[in-house]
Amino acid sequence: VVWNSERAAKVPEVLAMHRIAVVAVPPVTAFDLSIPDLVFGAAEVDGGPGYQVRICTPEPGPVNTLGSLRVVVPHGLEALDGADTVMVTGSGARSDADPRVLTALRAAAARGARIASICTGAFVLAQAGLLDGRSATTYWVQAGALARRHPSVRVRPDVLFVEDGPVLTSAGLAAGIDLCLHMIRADHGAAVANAVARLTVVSAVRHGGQEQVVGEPVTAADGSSLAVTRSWALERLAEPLSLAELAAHARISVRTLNRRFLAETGHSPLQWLLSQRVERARELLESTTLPMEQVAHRSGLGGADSLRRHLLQRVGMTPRAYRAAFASTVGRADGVSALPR
DNA sequence: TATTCTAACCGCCAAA
DNA sequence: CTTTTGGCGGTTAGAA
Repeated sequence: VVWNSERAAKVPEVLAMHRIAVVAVPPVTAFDLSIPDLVFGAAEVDGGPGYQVRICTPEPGPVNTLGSLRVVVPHGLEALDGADTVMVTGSGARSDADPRVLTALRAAAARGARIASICTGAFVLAQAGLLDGRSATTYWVQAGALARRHPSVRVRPDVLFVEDGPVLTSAGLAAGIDLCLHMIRADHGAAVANAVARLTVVSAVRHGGQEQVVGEPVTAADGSSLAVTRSWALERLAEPLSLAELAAHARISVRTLNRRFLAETGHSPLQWLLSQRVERARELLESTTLPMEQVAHRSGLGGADSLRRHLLQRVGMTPRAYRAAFASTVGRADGVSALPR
């Protein structure tokens, strides 16, 4: 497998591209490298937002891999110069990352670049000191090791990915896809992210708070999970939902509901509900031209007032500004937006 | 933006 | 004895 930059070469220089440097830390899997290349690459089709992905490593050329594929990495660490986003791929939970990589990462972070990791790439970020005092996650099997080796890192083993300021970390390989989609979403809105998800055959955008180990059949069987109740709640987001109603559905007390929600999602019931409602509102803002009052109503946020407050708090934008920034130009008022097939 | 009112949250503790 | 649950009540976040 040869990672080439032919695609990037075709794009006119005038287009201000978002430059992404993917740092391969040997031994690496071809999968780790292909995820950002695939996901961000998909965003370019049909004149979409431009991402220039460059795979790099201290010693360009053939690189030691964990799988059976032979990987040739084209760029050296100079690819990090001026990169807007730097992603580190998984390389096993080694404690002796290449010092050149660490130096380059620190420089990029100091410059204000967005830093991300897939899988065990978090170990490299931790060694560079970029995770100190931050929340982070990694491949769940290695989460304990990360916490032990780097006590100043707040390790969250139960989520798909964590965004802490400019530093984003993701769990296992598949979660890396979710993280890439999340960044596209942050850069260009949910409509674009959804389109990319479709192109890369990822059915839906899972967001960071979702549990890492899905295991619905298992957890549903022993009845010890609120997964059923959560999906039940998602279907009636637009209606008022009280803790008492949720508890009744789960057949437990309100007190236990609170506890279990916190344990399973990392958020209190209302916080979780509000995030879900804000997500719904974002979709509506992007894909429809419904008046704010309607958007708020359909997403379960009482009124335009409430919508404004929560969007501002969680996304940092007012509804109007958000719609102006992210509304799909091909969106239709009936809520069905025309995305690439 | 300020004010009021209510539901949610969470520590504590006893019971299962 | 340990773990989990549910009720009570003070404090606080969110809705109106």
